[in-house]
Amino acid sequence: MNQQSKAPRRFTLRDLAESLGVSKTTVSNAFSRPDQLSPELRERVLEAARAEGYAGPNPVARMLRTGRAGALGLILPESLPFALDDPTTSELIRGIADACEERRLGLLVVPGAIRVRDPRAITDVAVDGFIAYSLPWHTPVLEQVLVRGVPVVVVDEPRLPGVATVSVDDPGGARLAARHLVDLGHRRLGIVTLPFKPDGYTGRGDEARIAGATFDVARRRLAGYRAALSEAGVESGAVSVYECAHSDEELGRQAGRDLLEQAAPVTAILAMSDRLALGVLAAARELHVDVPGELSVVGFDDIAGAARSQPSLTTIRQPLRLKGYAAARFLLDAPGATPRDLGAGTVPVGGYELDFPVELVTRRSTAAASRT
Amino acid sequence: MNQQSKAPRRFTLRDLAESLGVSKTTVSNAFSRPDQLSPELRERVLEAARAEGYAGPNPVARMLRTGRAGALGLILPESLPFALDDPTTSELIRGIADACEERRLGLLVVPGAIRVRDPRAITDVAVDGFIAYSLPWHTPVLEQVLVRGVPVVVVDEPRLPGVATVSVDDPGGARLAARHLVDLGHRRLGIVTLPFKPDGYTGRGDEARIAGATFDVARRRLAGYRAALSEAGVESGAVSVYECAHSDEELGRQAGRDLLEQAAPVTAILAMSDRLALGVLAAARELHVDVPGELSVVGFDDIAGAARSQPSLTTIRQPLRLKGYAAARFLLDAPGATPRDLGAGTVPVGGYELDFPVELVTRRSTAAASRT
DNA sequence: TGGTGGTTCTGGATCGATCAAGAACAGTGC
DNA sequence: GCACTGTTCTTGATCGATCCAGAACCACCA
Repeated sequence: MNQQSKAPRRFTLRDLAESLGVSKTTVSNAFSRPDQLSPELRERVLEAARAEGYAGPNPVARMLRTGRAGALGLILPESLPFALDDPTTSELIRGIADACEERRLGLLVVPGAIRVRDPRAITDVAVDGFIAYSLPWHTPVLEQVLVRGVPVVVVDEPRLPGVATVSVDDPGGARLAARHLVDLGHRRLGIVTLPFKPDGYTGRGDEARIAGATFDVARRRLAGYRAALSEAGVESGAVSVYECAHSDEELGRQAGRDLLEQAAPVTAILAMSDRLALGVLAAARELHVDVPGELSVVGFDDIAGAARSQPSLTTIRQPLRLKGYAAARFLLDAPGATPRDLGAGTVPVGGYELDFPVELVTRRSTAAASRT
Repeated sequence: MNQQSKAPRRFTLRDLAESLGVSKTTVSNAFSRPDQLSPELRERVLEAARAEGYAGPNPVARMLRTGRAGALGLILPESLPFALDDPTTSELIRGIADACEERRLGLLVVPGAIRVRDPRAITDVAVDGFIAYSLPWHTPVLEQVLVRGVPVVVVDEPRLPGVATVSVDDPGGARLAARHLVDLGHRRLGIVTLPFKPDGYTGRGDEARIAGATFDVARRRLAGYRAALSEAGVESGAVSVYECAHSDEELGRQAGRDLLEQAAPVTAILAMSDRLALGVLAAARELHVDVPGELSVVGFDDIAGAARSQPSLTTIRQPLRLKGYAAARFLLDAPGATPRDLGAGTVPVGGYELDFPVELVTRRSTAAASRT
């Protein structure tokens, strides 16, 4: 048995060239650069390819030579099923997909970045650049990207010096939300936060945790809330903080119950996401607390469900889809360069950070404080 | 100026080997096969790599050599934003993602297969195999995959001889649905269908279109409905068919209005998807037609929203997530082989086709026919 | 002394394409 | 007849790794 190898060696471009008596370059050109050879010869090559069952150049070999992978990598903090459940994340993905389709690029999802420590999740993957979404500081997978030197754009967090970041004005948005409530006369407030650390903790806010926060968004939004409140003269003792491990309705409901059942219940709640706010509304319903009569609630994000809730949710609108689109465009057009207008209207630019503005959307979940 | 090339040539594994005075193989082993060299040398290599800023082997070069891409391709009929809007598709993606995460593989999305004719969408992409979802016959992108000889698993459609297909018992499910209605005494029925062709047509069913259908799912479900109805002696003239270009609530609503406003309105509607059925419920609400009092509605899929609708929807449950999981596992474990048990319970297997069973879920949207 | 076995490391071929430089040839204008 | 410009095609190097076969070395035992 002189069987050299089990697989009989694939039919390659070289084989096709030989069987036709032309050079490899010619065959390559027939597929990839039609203007470099006569139409007749090209047709002859393509015909022979069809006959031999050769379906065109191997993409990996081409990538190696050209250096382009034809795909964008998307690094998600949690698993993909989780991302699909979250309106914020899926809206962001829509924006990224918009840009990818414009450029005819694939989108390669690398999920579970918070959990996965294996660098091979990154090193094994062929992409032209990564978009990293909502990660805490010191995420191994992200650090792997950074050291590998592949172009990256971070969306939202972490804010790293020298790394392009697309985000929104979190502190400003938080200020708007808090300001709205104090303007309505609220003085006993609760804050329901996104996680400060990726350790799964849910419960009363703890100043030590807050000080050691590794999620920038929670940190920045909290800072915004607190700035507005202290400007309005609200003593910080009157503000309870409840931290949720994830942005979902169930944890928001838990937080809402906690804040409403405490000794001196709050008259208004600031939630760092709409999903959390929706959970707070559910808690209020359960406890027969009228919104907005007895309780005002402000969310953050303005997801589709915010306008449809009972009552509809006052919230801070951020351009989620545009954020995704801008991040992808920025990655594709200006790898390593400074941000600039992305054809998406006027965009505030500061160094490597591109923060979209946010706005307060007033709906039915907020009203003037009744009991003082 | 003796500047040979603009880019100063990347620092590669070979450079690291030379600067250390060891062979390339040794460096390669340090990264990829730790048991092939002494721990001391390995540490020395890794340390030098860190010092030089070398972040490990280039994934593309590795792929070329090893032949594995570390990612699965997912071919979607429409754009990704569209897929994310559709509970059926996103549930399928969840299942695929489950399998990918188990195997630590990336998921590369190739969207817009119906529209995109450019074969480069496929040829430019490095994956170990494709999952093609819900495509019509003669989709160029899919044919490109087939001729390229990359492993493929089709989910739902098209059913192609010799190509592994993961799907459900569509005709059986449709029979169950229709049977349920005739058992309840309904004799004047309407059918709201998924598209028969990818040409964007929405409107009354046309036998010519049906005969020339290129979407297998619509064809097979319709066949199932009709089989059950004719068995029950319902004259086909009493059954109006309305075709929708997409599976969404708005088109379902249009279809519902059409069927309810016709001269001899129907007493029951079979919808080929839950989203369409939900649209029919909306139409009934608008027209003040009571469901299930005056109209019974049966959907297909059992998406999450089916149980939550007003009234809750009787439907045919299919294991969407499992279907995605099974397709991915099949692709990974048995490329080119015949299907087999996938660790997901007993699964009916027939040649290259793996059809999961479906079941009727009876809820509040169906009741006995009142007016005869 | 020499044979055997086990580590540890190396050299060179190889994966399948693209690309730069140049050869061959035809056509054009003077 | 010559230089010049294009077009068309080819040669050989290159992208950056992995992998196979074997060299070198050490230890052990007969």
